[in-house]
Amino acid sequence: MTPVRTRAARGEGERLRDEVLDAAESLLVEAGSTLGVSMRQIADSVGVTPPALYRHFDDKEELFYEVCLRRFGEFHEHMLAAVKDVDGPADRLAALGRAYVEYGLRHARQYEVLFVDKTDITFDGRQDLEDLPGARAMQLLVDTIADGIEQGVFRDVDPWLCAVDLWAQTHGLVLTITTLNEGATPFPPVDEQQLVDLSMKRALHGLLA
Amino acid sequence: MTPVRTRAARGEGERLRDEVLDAAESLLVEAGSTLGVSMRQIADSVGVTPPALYRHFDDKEELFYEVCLRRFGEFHEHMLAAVKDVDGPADRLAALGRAYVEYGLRHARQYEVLFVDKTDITFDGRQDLEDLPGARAMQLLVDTIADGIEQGVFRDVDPWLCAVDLWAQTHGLVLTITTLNEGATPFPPVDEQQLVDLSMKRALHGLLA
DNA sequence: TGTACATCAGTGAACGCGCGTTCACTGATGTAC
DNA sequence: TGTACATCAGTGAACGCGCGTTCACTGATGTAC
Repeated sequence: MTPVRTRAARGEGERLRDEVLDAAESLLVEAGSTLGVSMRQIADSVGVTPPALYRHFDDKEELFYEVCLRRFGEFHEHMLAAVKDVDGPADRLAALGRAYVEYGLRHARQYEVLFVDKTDITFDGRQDLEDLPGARAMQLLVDTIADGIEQGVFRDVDPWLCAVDLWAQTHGLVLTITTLNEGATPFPPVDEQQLVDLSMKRALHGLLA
Repeated sequence: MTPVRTRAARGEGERLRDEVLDAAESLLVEAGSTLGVSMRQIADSVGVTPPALYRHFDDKEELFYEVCLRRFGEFHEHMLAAVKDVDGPADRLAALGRAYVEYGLRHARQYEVLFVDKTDITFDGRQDLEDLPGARAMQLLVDTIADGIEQGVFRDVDPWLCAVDLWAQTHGLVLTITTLNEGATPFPPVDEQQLVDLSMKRALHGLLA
C-alpha cells in the first residue's frame, strides 16, 4: 500500500487516471459494491491524497462509470475476436457461446460485479443504450441465429427469443460455475470443461435443423 | 413513513421483530445491498427509534442474516410443494424447473439480492451449510435426476453435472427475464411464458432416454 | 376492588468514525527570453 | 547557458453528514397482595 509515487510530468496527467481506474476496479471486485469502496481507499491504494482524484473525475459516480465502461468494451472486443475467422452460423454460434463463458470465467469477479450487480452504476442518459458493448454483443448473437435460419442450418425459431434463451444459459453457467468453484458452498467443485461441453452441446442440438 | 405505533404489550415483543424483518427486506430490495440500508432507516420505516432494534437483534449483520434465512426457507418450501403430488422423474423435473423460475420471477428483486448478490451476508459458521435451504433444493434436483436414470427414463449422465447445468439454466433464465422486463435495457421485453416453455422443452429433450 | 410494585418495550442523547467533496495552497516541471 | 515565470499535478486541512452502537432513562403494562 501507499507506494512511493513520482509525480507525473506535465503532459502525463493521464497516467494517474489509468492507475486510479485499475485500483478502483480491483477494490470494487473485492468489496462487491461501489458503496463498499471509498474515494479515500482508492486514493490510498494509488499513493495519492483524495482531492487528487477530482482532477481526473468529476465525482465518485463518474469514476466507477469509467471502470464499468472499460470492461464492457473489452468484453465486446473479446466476442468480436472469437468469431473473426469463423465461418458458418453453427460454428460461429458455438464460438460465441464459448467465448462468452470463457470471458465470464476468466474475469469472474469483475463479471459478477459489473454485469450482474451493477446496481449503483447508472448509465441513464450517459450514452445511447444501443451503443453499449453489451447491446452490441447481443446483436451479434441475434444476427448469427438469423443467418443460420436463413441458410436453413437452424430450425425456424424466433431469433430474438432464441438469443435470449442462449444468453440466459451461458450467463447462468458463468455465475453457477463461479459460485461452485470459488465460493464456500456445501457442494463439490465441478469440472468446468465437462460442464461447458455438456451445456454447449445441448444448446446447439436443440437448434440445428 | 413513521406510522403511529402502539407499543407492544408484554408478551408481544416478537411483533416488532417481524415488522423489522419485513421493513429491512423491503429496504434491502430497494437499495440492492445491505451497505445501502442503515439501521436508522429500518427503525424509521417501522416507526421506532434505532436503539429499539438492538432489543431484538445483536447487530446489523444478524438482522440481515435473519432476513435472508426467511426467504431461503420459503423458497425451499415452494420447491417441495411443487413436486408434492407429482409422480415420475420427468414430470417431477419439469415441475421443479417451472417452480424455480416461477419463484424467482415472482420475487424478482429479492431473488437477485439474496440469491445472487448476497455479498455481504455471510453464513460462515452460523449453521452447517448442508442445512441451508438452497442446498436442500439442489439435493432434491440431484435425487430426481438419479431416480430418472435408475428407472431408465433419463439418459445415463452424471446426475450432479446435469443438475448443475439445469440449475444454471433456470438461474440464468430468471435473471435475464427480470433484467429484460423491468430494467432499462436497449432490448424489447420478452414473452415470459414463451421463453420459459422453450427453455424447459430444450432442457427435458436433451435428457430423455 | 384498590394500590404498590416489578417488568421490560421503547426513548433521547451522545460517542467516535469514515465518508464525499471543497478550498486555498505548494512546488516541481518545462518554457520564453 | 542562465534566469524569471507560467503551468498544473498533487497536498493538507477542513466542512457537514449519516453511520452503528452505547447508555442511562421512562413510563405503560400486567401482577401480587
